[in-house]
Amino acid sequence: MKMSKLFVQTLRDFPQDAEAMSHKLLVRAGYIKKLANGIYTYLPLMNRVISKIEQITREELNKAGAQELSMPFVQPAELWKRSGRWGAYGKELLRMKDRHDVELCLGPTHEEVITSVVDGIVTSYRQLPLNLYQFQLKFRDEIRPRFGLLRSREFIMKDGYSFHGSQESLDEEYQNMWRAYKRIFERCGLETKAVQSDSGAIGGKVSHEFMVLTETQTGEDDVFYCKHCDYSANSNHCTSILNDEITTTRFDKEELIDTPNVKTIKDLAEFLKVSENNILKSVLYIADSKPVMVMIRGDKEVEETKLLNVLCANEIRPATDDEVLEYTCCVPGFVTCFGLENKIKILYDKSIAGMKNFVTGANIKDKHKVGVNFKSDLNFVDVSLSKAGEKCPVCGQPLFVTRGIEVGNIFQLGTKYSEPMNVCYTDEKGENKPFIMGCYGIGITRTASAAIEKHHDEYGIIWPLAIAPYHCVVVPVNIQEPDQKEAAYTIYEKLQKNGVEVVLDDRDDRAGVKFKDSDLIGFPFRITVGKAIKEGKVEFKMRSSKEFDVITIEEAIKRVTEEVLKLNED
RNA sequence: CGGGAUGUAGCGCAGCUUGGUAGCGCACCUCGCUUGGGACGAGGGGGUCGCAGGUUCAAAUCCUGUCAUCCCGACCA
Repeated sequence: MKMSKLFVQTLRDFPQDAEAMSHKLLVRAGYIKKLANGIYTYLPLMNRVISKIEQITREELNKAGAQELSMPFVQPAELWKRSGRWGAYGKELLRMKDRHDVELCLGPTHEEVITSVVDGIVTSYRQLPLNLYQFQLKFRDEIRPRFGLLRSREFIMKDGYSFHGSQESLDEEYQNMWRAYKRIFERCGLETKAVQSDSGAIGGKVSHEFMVLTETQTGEDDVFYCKHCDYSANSNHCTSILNDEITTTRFDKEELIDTPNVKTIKDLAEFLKVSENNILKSVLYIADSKPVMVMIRGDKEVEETKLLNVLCANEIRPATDDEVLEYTCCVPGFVTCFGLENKIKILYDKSIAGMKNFVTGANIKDKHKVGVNFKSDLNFVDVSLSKAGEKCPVCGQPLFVTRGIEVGNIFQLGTKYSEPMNVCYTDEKGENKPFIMGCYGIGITRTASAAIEKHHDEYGIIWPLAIAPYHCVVVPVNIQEPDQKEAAYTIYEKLQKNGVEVVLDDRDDRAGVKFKDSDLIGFPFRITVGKAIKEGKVEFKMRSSKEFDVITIEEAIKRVTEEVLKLNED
């Protein structure tokens, strides 16, 4: 490809409305162009990156025994009604009607479709296990798309689904996919950590997310991990053990005391000279229109995904001040569970276990109780957000926290779809059984973004060779110089013959322009043809390094070709 | 959905307070000059000022509505 013909426009400045570095660079280097909020055109450079990531994914999945197919993007509502998700999925599902008033939606995921595809084709246990996957556009009407391709509404995903006749078979395939995922991301130049996670709207019990750890704000999830063992988990799934802290106070008798206008935990702790973990906090939620009070230690926060799961609710939200008054007959800030046991549902978070002589509300305005103890044994649940420094549930060592970008996930779905949709096979005994299913996703466009988040510098993108849009750029410093021009063309053609994906920067521009562009776009290798061509020498430079070597044309071609050939050995 | 902000040329912005011929930088076209890290000079093309109403002799500017976008929060495989 000649640079003069390449459909790309680099910008001198970073776009003003971009926050994440990958977003800024993708726009500035001419990879994407926004059409609408969260909807982007993938320009030729981006398209090539996407193809590379898809191809690596395809190779590894095929090697792992999966088969590629392609399912429709537009899906009928009827399918979603059969699985029960038409009502449950929420507003991320973009719904519409066709000219006959038939309800349709844009596919945010394909569990329903794949289940109906398999229906009638796979009828016997002899056909199992089976693993099918596709690369497909997804549309999720996100509340707030942001960070460019890291959270867009329209995106490309590899989604795969497996079908089994036993849990053992699913376990095996789950491990198989786990290994394939590790290889895929490794080949894409990304180190990932598989963390336990909540399975959310997809459903199922066991699930892991493959996270690229970032430590910048661009990662959207908090990941807890242990340095001493393998444990790691998303914040919505982390079950840390609390440290042994002071759990009692100097108040050894239960007493009602005046606390005028002391509403927050922080103020209360200061007012009474106790620590926040001596206070029993009451938080009122509305779960599917019903009130639920969560009792939790004062220094802890409620993890709403955990709460949602414990309640088996579809939707939860914190109660408004008016609702607190309605259900507890007390203004927020002075509420407690005592006396409300028979009125509303109360959950006791495990963080309050062992609290003695604690402080809590009195259900009376401007009053709290001190020296309180629970009279009977409680059933504890885990609905609190973990904190860095709390103990690993596996080995007891302190946990650390970092930010992460979720680039892939694997779920054990079980019969969540096959059962309600009544899609079955016949087993060895001639009985009809719903399929046991697994589901495996990789965000292709998000993976590209994550790669940029991890691999860039102040000048631009530094693509891992395997997913770069082109391997190499050849830059004649001055295309007007016949020697340079001729040599550049020769190198360009030889590299092409060797199977190297190469761009010749044949533009009649100053060298600075070409260097800036090649750094910005991120070609892994650059061969510069300058004055040294009179001695038959060129410069060989890697994007990832500041240094360059002055070597012969032949040597430069050899180095690039060898590196590219190494890729194919993977 | 709540809070904040912004819509003026492909991109980045000024002009709006105090209404009176729509501007600047980059990009683009022509010519010259230049060619090792985003040169320079001269000339040129391109804008329903987000959209719709209203006030006014006159609206990018004032008023009302509306749409879109961005940031924070809530929320989210």
